[in-house]
Amino acid sequence: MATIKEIAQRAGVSVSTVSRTLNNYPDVNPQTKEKILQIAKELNYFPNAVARSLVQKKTYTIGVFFGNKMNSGFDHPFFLDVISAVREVAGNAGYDLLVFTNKNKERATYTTLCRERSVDGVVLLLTGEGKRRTEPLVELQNSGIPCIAIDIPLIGEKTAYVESDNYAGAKLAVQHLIDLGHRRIAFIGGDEISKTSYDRLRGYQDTLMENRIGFDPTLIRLGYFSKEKAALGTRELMANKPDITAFFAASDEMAFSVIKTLRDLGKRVPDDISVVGFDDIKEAEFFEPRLTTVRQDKYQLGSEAARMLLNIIENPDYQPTPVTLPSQLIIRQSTAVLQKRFRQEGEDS
Amino acid sequence: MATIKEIAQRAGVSVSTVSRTLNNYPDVNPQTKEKILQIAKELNYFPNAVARSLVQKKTYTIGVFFGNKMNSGFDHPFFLDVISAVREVAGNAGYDLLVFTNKNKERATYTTLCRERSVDGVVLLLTGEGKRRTEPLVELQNSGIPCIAIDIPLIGEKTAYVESDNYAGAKLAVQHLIDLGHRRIAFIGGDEISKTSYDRLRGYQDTLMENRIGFDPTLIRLGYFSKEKAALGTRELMANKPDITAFFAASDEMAFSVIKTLRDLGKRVPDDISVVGFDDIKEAEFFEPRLTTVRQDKYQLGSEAARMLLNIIENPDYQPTPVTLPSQLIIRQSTAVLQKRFRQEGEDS
DNA sequence: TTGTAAGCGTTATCAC
DNA sequence: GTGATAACGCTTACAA
Repeated sequence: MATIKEIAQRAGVSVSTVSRTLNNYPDVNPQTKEKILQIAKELNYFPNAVARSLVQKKTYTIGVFFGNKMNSGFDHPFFLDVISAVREVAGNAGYDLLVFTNKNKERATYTTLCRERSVDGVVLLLTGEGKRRTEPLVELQNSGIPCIAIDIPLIGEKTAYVESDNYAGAKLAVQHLIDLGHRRIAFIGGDEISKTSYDRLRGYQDTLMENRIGFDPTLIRLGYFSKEKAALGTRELMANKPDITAFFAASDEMAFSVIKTLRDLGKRVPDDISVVGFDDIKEAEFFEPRLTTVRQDKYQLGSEAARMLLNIIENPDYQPTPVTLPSQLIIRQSTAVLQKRFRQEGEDS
Repeated sequence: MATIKEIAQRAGVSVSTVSRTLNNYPDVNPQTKEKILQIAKELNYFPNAVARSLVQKKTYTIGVFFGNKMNSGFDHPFFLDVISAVREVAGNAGYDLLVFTNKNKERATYTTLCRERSVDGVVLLLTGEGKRRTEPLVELQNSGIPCIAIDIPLIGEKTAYVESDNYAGAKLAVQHLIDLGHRRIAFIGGDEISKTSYDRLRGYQDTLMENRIGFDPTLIRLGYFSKEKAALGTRELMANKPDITAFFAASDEMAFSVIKTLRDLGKRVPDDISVVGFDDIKEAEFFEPRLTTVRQDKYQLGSEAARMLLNIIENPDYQPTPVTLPSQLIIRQSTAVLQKRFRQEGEDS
């Protein structure tokens, strides 16, 4: 690749003049300017971003951490949508994305990795254990590195997070079930470490209480967003509480698993038992029966995250604040009005 | 962040000694070595990758281009799986991924973007028009930049591609239909520019010929991997050729669209008409009816691509050659034995 | 075994 | 308006 030096030589000027021209500084003779631009074009010159970054301490790069540990797969069902949105708005602002892979680095943390690569900011798309408020996360939060987390409540000078309204979403789901006549509503929750899971649980509880149905903790199992654990929980629940007429699962994938398990148990969905999920992943629409669920706006999750991050990066005075996006109930085929026969059974128990 | 200079001062040695120590050079006194390592740890030192890249001309970064133009979304249904695999093997080798977003850059091409960022290699995950053999693609192919394309036949000194065996996959699909008794088999193809589409078309044609059924070009419509165009093609076909008893679609998404359209037309799948897709995206298993399709091994597509790319990067003598991965027929519920009444109808026309 | 110094390709600070 | 020159943080001859 051609360098600024070559251009300078050919144009018979100094490198600084070339640099100024290329960066559109005002104080440069139109004559020389044109000449330099011409030569740059001929040489098909593009500035070396690495060299520039070194002096400017700015890389126009946004780091991305994915997965449940610092290095696992892109394992969340809607990360693609989120990251796609991040990419779009970051791209429009001139930033590229650096996806960290960081294997076999001994003492590396989110923070050191970011510093090593000199990224201008970072977005966290973690799952499972990765969402636990551990030392590396706290370190990052306090590092001064611009950071936006998806679904993890980090707050700091240069840190905030974006999430869906999980509480309201859960309320919508449970209220829908109640409106359909259900009273014995089981909950397949997420985990005990994430705010996301906790909010969905609270939404479930509160809605039950508000409707004077009461909250029965024995109707709950944690599924940890895994098909297997959700299936297990469903089995246990159905064995112990045969009067259950509806399930609310904290994710669509778990809802699929609940439905399959129910089917194995000889139950029909939604005829015998109603099921609602959470997320509205693509498969939800294709599943049989088409899944009633709470939609998270994945695109907005990502674009909002990117917008805030860019704000933090480019505006020193900007004070980021957490954003909670509305979620929406999507009614499809996996929920139905409670049948009389069940209602009676329900009354009996 | 601490720099090598600071460490040198504290240790009372020169920067070069520090550098050598940190890079595990053999010729350094164990005493000083230990001392330096100790200080580095205390200062929580991590090398500045940007500075290092500048001198070494190596960034340990692999560029990724996504989408149908140089900047559109992550729009292919299985890109996530592919990129996830790329990330895993690249990560194990110590490389991070740089996802290019490149908006508003005037004369930028794949090549200039790669050079500007000094990526060590690049993987192309393009769709639609992006796959057309255009100047920017040829430029990249001849640039000397290590490059692996997914599904685009680029070949060069440092360039190769990875694809699924689309021809064999298509043959499997059509043969399956024929074995089921179908004779009037329509084809909803991809586009006219990609090798992928062409190979699937050839597989369709050849299988028909080999089975002495003959190839009727009027049974073909191009769907351009779009739901709308696939639906349109299906309508046209059914209007003009009512004796069709099976459809082979060049992608699962188009197959879904075909099935929906058929349903709108009052046809049952697979009872009246069989449909097979291509790709085996996640939704295929959830769709109703569960889709019979040709599976591409997305994970291997990505890991093979990364493996080859790393080979090109790290081994100057390595001569990359294109890789074609086996594809596999997954028989599910959208195909069935041709019913007698149709067979007769078919015979009649 | 260690230090000096050049250099990677830019930008930025001064003089001129 | 323009040119030296230092600086960014590191690696790497070459010397000592």
